[in-house]
Amino acid sequence: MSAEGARRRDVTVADVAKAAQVSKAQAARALGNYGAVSDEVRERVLAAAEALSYRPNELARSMNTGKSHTIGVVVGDIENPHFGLATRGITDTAKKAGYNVILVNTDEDRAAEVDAVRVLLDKRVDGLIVAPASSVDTGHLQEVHKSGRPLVFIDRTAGGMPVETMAVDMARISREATQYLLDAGHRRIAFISTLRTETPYTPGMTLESSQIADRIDGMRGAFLESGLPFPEDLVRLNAGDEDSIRSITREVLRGPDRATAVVASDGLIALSVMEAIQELGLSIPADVSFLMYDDFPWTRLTTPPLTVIAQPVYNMGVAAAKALIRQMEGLPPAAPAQFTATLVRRGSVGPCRTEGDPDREELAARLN
Amino acid sequence: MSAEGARRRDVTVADVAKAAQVSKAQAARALGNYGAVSDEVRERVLAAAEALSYRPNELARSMNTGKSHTIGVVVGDIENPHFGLATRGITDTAKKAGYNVILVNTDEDRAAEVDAVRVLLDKRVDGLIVAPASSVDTGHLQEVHKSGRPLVFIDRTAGGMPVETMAVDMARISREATQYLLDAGHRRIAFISTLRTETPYTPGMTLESSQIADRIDGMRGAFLESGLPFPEDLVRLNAGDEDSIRSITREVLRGPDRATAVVASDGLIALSVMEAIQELGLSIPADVSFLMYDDFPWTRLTTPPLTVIAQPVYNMGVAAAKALIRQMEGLPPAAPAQFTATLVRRGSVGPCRTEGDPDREELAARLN
DNA sequence: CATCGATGTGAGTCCGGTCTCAATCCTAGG
DNA sequence: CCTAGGATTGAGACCGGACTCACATCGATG
Repeated sequence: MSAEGARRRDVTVADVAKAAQVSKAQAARALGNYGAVSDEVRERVLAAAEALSYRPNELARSMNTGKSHTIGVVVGDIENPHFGLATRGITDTAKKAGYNVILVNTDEDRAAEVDAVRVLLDKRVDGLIVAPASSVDTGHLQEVHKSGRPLVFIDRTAGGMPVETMAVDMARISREATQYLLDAGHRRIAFISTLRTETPYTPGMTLESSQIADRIDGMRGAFLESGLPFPEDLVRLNAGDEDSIRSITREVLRGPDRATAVVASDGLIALSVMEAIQELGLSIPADVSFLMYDDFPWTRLTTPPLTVIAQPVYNMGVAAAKALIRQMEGLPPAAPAQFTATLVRRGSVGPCRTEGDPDREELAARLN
Repeated sequence: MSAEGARRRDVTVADVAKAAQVSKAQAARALGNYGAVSDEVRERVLAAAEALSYRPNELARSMNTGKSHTIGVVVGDIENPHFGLATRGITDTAKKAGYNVILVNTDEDRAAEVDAVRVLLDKRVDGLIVAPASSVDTGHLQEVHKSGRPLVFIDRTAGGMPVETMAVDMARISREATQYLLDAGHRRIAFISTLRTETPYTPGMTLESSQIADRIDGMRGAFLESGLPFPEDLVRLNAGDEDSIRSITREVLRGPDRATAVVASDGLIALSVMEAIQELGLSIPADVSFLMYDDFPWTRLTTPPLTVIAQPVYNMGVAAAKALIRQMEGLPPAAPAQFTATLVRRGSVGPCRTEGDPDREELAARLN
């Protein structure tokens, strides 16, 4: 009955109009549900559209409404469940409000991020949610912001830009976690992160990641508060791949002045660190205490279950999307949300093993 | 120096042309790098574009090229690392070829999938990669396919549609895994899946998911081959949320005729199943053997490390994207890829505990 | 010096919608 | 019966690029 369908061109309003015997304008009005259309025409047009199975071309629509109903999301690595969850929060919320999400991965590479932002802007997304790879080098983000396009940061800030940011107060939770370790008697606490830097960590250095900087600050703060020297030599960055994480872990846990507690900067690192610890024949928490950022379901299944810093990642995603949508719709920003990470005490942190310490038992009890 | 920037309209070719004192056509040619343009004009145009920081409007471009350089990806749940990894494979590959990805989550809900496909089509994506929520109800996918738009399935097939599909041979690996359990002496093997069904599992029933159907077939095959009766009562579907997984696990592990081995259909289920097992005070693998689909890094960290069925998920994502790109570029399909899952024997499967069985030691040794 | 093909170039159309504007219809009020 | 004002309707502009077509220009060939 229908055309042979060999050369298939999409059905357009013009086609529908012709079929319904009305002008293109009328058909468009009936279809788009705007302007004045008589019931009779509307019916005829709708019927024709149905018959031809007409579907509007969103590209064309976007072109002259200026709205694409699409938001761009730029993250470091979707493979990391941390971002997976955040992304889920974003897409769930966006979908409810009628927006779609274009997702771009940057591998935490600034050049890739610059590119991603450019591409998304070229595609005329209505807004952007970015987890900035660098909080220092933010020219491209500044431009987005200056251009007036809605923008929200998630997970990290970027160079003090006045942009709504959904992130937890890292310094606070880091200090709390460190204090917890200090209370357990640990003094040599290592911190291992993938953050790429030119040179090894030195105290006043500028770090690209606000998150990591805050975590280290938090640790230092806790040490200082307790009047203890902060073990800078145990802050280890550039823990890129499995091998480097392994060797860093070994280094840190060796020698007379070895670390007695290790803090892993994220779940991915944690895996390799724990493997390295197992390989060294050390046991958690008897020989080394272990703490990681992010609470994933599997952390309850290890032996011992891991003590972690839980972040409300999904909710941060939801909040980021909501904030962006408000911006896109020209509403005033809501009261800034406060996200608090919590220290979930499970079994991987124990009292510091100081050979022959009589207080150990008592400490263990106190830590519960 | 520049305009007040109050009302900001994007810079267009026309603007650039005016600034460079050439016609719009010439400017477009210089910018788009096509047609004939004198060096002098090109230079002037490029300079003007730079000065005005002109960026092409991809929407407009897509409109008359008909290509959006965007592909749509429809999956059940990005939060599940299984899809997280696959998505990563897709986006990595797409990006390399100059395509962007619009990601939509369906929560394994068919209505959501139908909607997602429609929206993506309306946005004129150049192609679609779908993990079909149902292999039965595939009208919307049929239409996509008939309309000639490039389409690739990942992870699952859909009603025998002649569409390139990147998935592992589930029946084969399921049979192998089941055989492994049978060899260990297990006869009561439970299979727990989230798959939603109207009624509890009964032998010949039609399952929405080709994957799950294949897995069950594989199990049955292994039993039959060994001349053993397939324990249909232990096939448990509808393990939706944590609570139902827990109670199903408890049910299955209770009573005189309890299961001695449990197979979890994916990593998310596995978590709850294992917790339920721990709560029951049973230990793996002494009391219950445990096997799960998908190999995630954390499975090596549990005690014991888990025996799993590893699927080349990332590669499937890569292959799906590559296949789609070939289709979109009008190339003939490459030879169909074969993805093989592998049984990774770690420590969660042990000999079946038959009270007072003298062979147990020997079996344990053989399973190593 | 006339001719021809290879550039260069500008005017204008098209993609598929949205939307403005002026013309046409209709109906109630005067 | 005539007319003002709202409801309908069609023609056409427009969004921002890509691309066609007709019209120069120009050096090389005969």
